[in-house]
Amino acid sequence: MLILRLAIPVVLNQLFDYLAPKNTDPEKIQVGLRVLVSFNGKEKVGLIIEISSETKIKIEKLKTAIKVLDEHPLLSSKDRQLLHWLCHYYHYPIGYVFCNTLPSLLKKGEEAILKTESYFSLTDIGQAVDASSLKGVKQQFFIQKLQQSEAVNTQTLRLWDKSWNAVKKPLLEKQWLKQEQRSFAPFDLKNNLKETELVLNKSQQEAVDRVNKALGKFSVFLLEGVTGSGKTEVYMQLITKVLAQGLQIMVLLPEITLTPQLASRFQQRFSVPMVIFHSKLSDKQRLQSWLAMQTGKALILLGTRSALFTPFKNIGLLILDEEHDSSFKQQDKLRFSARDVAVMRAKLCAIPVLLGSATPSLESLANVERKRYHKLELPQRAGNAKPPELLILDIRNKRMQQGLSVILLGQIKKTLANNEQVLIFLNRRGFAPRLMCYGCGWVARCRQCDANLVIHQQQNQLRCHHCQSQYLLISTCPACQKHELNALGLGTEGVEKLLNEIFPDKTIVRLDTETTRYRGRLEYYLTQINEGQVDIILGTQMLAKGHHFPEVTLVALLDVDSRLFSLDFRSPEKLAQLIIQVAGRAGRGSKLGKVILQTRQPEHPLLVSLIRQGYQQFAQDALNERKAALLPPYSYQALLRVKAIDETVSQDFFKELKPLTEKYNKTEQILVLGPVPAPMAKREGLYRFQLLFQSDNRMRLQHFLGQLIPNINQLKEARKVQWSLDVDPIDLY
DNA sequence: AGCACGCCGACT
DNA sequence: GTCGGCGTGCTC
Repeated sequence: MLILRLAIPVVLNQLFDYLAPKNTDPEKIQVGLRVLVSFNGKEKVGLIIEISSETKIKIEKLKTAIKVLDEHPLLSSKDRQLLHWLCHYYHYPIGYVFCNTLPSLLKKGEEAILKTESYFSLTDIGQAVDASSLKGVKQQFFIQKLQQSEAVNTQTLRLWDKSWNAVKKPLLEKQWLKQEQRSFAPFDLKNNLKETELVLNKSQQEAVDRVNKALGKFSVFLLEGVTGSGKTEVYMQLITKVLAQGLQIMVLLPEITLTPQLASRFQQRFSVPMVIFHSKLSDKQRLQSWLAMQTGKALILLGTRSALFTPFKNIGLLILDEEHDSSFKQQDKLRFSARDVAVMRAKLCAIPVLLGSATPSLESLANVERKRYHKLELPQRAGNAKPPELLILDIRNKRMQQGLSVILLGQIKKTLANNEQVLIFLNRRGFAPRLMCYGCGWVARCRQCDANLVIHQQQNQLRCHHCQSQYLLISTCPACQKHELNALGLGTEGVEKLLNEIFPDKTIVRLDTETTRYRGRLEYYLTQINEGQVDIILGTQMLAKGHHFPEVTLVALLDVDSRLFSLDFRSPEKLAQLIIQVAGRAGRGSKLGKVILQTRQPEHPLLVSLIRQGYQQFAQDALNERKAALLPPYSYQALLRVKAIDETVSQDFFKELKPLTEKYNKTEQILVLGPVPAPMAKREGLYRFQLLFQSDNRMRLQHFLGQLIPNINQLKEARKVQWSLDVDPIDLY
């Protein structure tokens, strides 16, 4: 009896046994193949995880699989090991982990075939033809061009000359030309560079040498390079070394918007096939990228965290840039940390992994301290760029113009007068974050969430930033009917309006999710900025993420105060990273940069230590505090989040859960905190609670979770709530 | 999670 | 009399 043990995408954390389809050659059955089955009355695609000759399932319950969908396994044993580890570590159903990390078309049962196209090259006869003796002008042209190149696809040939289709036929008939099907243009591995490498400075060279020496075995490197220190050049020189060995490379970035920039730099440098993988690609494109890596046809993969599970034929190096960035943590479904999974993947594949950042996460720094990671430092900016000067601007009792102090405006004017660019950072979208009635104190609130509505003046709307709610912008107070509604606080839209009034002859670009929502907008603005057509760049978060603005010499952060008093223990770390990252956008060219932090807390220890002593010292102090308070990375956490239509449903669930946690926590000594309402208790109409588990011993926490989590769905009350587990949560929201 | 089965209230 | 509400059980 040939039993296939399948992962099927359902919430149940178990495998399902099926009989192999009738007349199946046992030789053709392998772990890692997809199988079409009927499951609970519906057709589903499952993945073979085990093959066996016996089963514990009653024979009459056993169904026969409909058909095997693949000839070759989709996943190698190392890929499968990684996914098994994910199931265990994140306590997530095996069927979801195995099936939902596949491209969606494969999950739906689509064929796993890498597309090819026609490539043309000359035969030996064609190579020997004396082109100048040919009468046909077009034939002569194509023969000459082809004699100097490798196989070329139709697109390129048409680009050379539109007449290609007419010329193709006679050349094929004369057997001067041959046609073959390929996925990518041929390339020469020994000479994979198109562009010369830059000369590295001493620390860059040392970084390259150390990682290079470690190729072929597992090790983790933390590349701490100040903004503008030339981390990318280090990556590229290492990629060259790995390519020379014929191995593949995966490069992960936190944001989709950063991929085009790096992709074009890589394309200019390398002549090998490269693919991109992120969630904005079409299903078909994603499948093709996935297959190109899986089959080994492409050598470089550039992507976001969703690219992490792409299988490789032969991987040699994993690079994760901006490793501190919280976008590497998936915040729904399988809540994995791409950084941690990348390290595990490198370990399983016995390759080095390179984590890069100007502002490393405290987790990674703690791992350096524990000697698990090796630190490589790039303390200087590349070329002759100087580090920017950071200044605290005390705005207590200072004259302000809608959130911008007069002193800051003076600095902006001065910079613009020198024909230099200004960058203004404000981490809040919209016109103003609050609409308040001066008559009665009423504030516009969201009906679905515990949050104020944000004024979006251009759209004449009030919007909630935590759900999809939109309301018409009103002018009469609904509580007292007076016309005393006022916009309070600052948003990017409001600052843009103000700047337009103050600097009517200057070009101002606002970069936030609103202005860059449409495809290509961000790229368009970035080009304008880098061509010097923009005077003031104003924006949110996205300014802090790796984009280069070489002409910017003044950076202003308008409001950091709201983040200084957050209850989340990670808040200081996040704020420090943000400040340093935004500051790093200034003075990347030859001119000196200046960074101004507007604050009413000029003596706040975080700001003072960050500015006087820099990120490294700040991080060391922050680590010491975490250690003293026994917080991560010196303890390990898991957060059980629960949401339900009302509070009592959640409370009933926790009541039923309590004896279960106590039962499994008799020996583990896990600290159980809560349940408490989530920081924003009501969101999208649901009431949210959370229960925190913490331990100074990761194994014990894992052991506890391993016993508790599989039993939760057996609770009666579990059906009425939506619950999820977040292992190593990065925010307690 | 889905999906079907099954048992009680308001409707043509 | 039935349509459909969502409580409960099952998925090889």
